[in-house]
Amino acid sequence: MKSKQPQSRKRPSIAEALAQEIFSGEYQPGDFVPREVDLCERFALNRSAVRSDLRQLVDAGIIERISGHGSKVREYPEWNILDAQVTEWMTRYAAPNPGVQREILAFRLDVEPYVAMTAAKHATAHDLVAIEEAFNGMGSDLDDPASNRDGRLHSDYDIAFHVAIFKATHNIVWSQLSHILRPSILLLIETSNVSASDPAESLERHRLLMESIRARRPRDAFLASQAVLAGTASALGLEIPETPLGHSAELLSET
Amino acid sequence: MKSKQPQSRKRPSIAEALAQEIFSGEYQPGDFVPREVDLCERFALNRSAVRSDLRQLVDAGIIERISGHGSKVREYPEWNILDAQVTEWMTRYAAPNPGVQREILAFRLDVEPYVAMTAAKHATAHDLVAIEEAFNGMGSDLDDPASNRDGRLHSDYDIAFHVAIFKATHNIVWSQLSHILRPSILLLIETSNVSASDPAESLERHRLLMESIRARRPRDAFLASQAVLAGTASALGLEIPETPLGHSAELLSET
DNA sequence: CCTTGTCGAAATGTTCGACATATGCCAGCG
DNA sequence: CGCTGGCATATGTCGAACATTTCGACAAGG
Repeated sequence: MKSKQPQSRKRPSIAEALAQEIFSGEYQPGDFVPREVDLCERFALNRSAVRSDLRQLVDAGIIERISGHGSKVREYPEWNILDAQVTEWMTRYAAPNPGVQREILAFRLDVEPYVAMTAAKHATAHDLVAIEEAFNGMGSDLDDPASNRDGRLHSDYDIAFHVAIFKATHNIVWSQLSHILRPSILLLIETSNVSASDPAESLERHRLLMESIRARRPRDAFLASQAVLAGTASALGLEIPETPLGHSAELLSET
Repeated sequence: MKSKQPQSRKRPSIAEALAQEIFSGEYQPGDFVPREVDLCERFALNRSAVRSDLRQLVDAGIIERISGHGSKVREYPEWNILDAQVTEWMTRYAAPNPGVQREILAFRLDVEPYVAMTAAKHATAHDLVAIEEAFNGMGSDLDDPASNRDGRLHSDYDIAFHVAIFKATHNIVWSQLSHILRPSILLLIETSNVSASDPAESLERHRLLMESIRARRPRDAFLASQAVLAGTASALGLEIPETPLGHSAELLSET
């Protein structure tokens, strides 16, 4: 029955457990995490394993190891948010601080319309299939927004939709950057669910974006993407003044 | 003559040596690198050290470890180019294949005008100082383009100039993305030196960009950045059709 | 009283050897 | 012919010993 995957790792993964505690705020920047031998005892593992996992956190820029002293949690801006592992943890344990989330969202507001524009130019049939499948998944559980037990939640489809657009640019940088979306989208969905926003409207905006890309209309895709982002972002009170690119929408629509 | 870097690390660093051989094409995607024990013998180190370094390559997405079989070099698109270590190696040992370089350059052409625009809005006095210092460094060795022995080459100042603009956005994503510029800028400089391009003209374009940011003129900064990129990119025969954003320059200038 | 040198505890850094597990090949058996 | 078991090989995991770095205590000397 384990033919699928041995489930990644058999042991609890110290990195995972420590990351959870750090992301949840149990240890804050400047704090020192327990020393190696204590972690060994707590997880019933040897030092090699512990050090191996601690190195993951070092590579992620989350902790800093000081010889003969201990492992200190670094400041949030030092965290390497371009590391896919970090965004993975952010999706699972929420953001370490709201400022980082806000800046990621500002980044999205900057670039996503442009990414949609590029996708509309370069998307292949294969890309369109991926986008459409994700879109269909988003629409299928409109009445059950919480979750369906197919193993994939609504948020999974939402993320897949946006990631598929990034990949449709056929640019390696954009493709690899797409993981930045995950925590941001999850935040938007959770908060949007609280504040009353019309899911049908949101879905319609996504549909317009998809159609623009399918029709190979870069300019429409640009505008449609801005509409998608503006809809969800404004739903949680985030203004768009932070995106200097925003006003170029009018410029584009003028022509 | 190996007094280059007496600090940093004492041992040759297997990861460094292997990366060089992989980046130079000695091992290509699909090939298997020597097994652990052979590397131990070759570098006179124990397996722990070798495995520790091999893990760096795994994290960078460069190699894939197959239990009981060996370590295989992965395909270029799999390489994690958002990892700062990877771009560091690219600057030192050139790009693994030209396609990746071209895509990174396309990415730059896409986003740098926007980054300049955002920088013009958010730059602080401190940021302006960093930009100006880098600019002065670029101009100081105009007649000696190869290198001055202050320890900093012309390319260092060029990179510092563009990176400073990225950091001036005060957005964590843009700031951490700035390392993507390094290999791309080095490639441009090297190739530009071969093809005859006027360094004075390039410097003037950079000056205009800096002045636009200093004057807090986002629109001018957008256009100036496009001019900088177009100047160097066209110098080496790279057309800008890959950047669908290019034409929005005219849109901006219309208003 | 302040400075300075030395020692030692505590933590991380490094190395080594042994054993566990996964994979591919191939001979042996049904 | 096909399956199965074992063997060789390579990576994965582990535990202990030793080296190095850091900080604080403490005492000698100015």
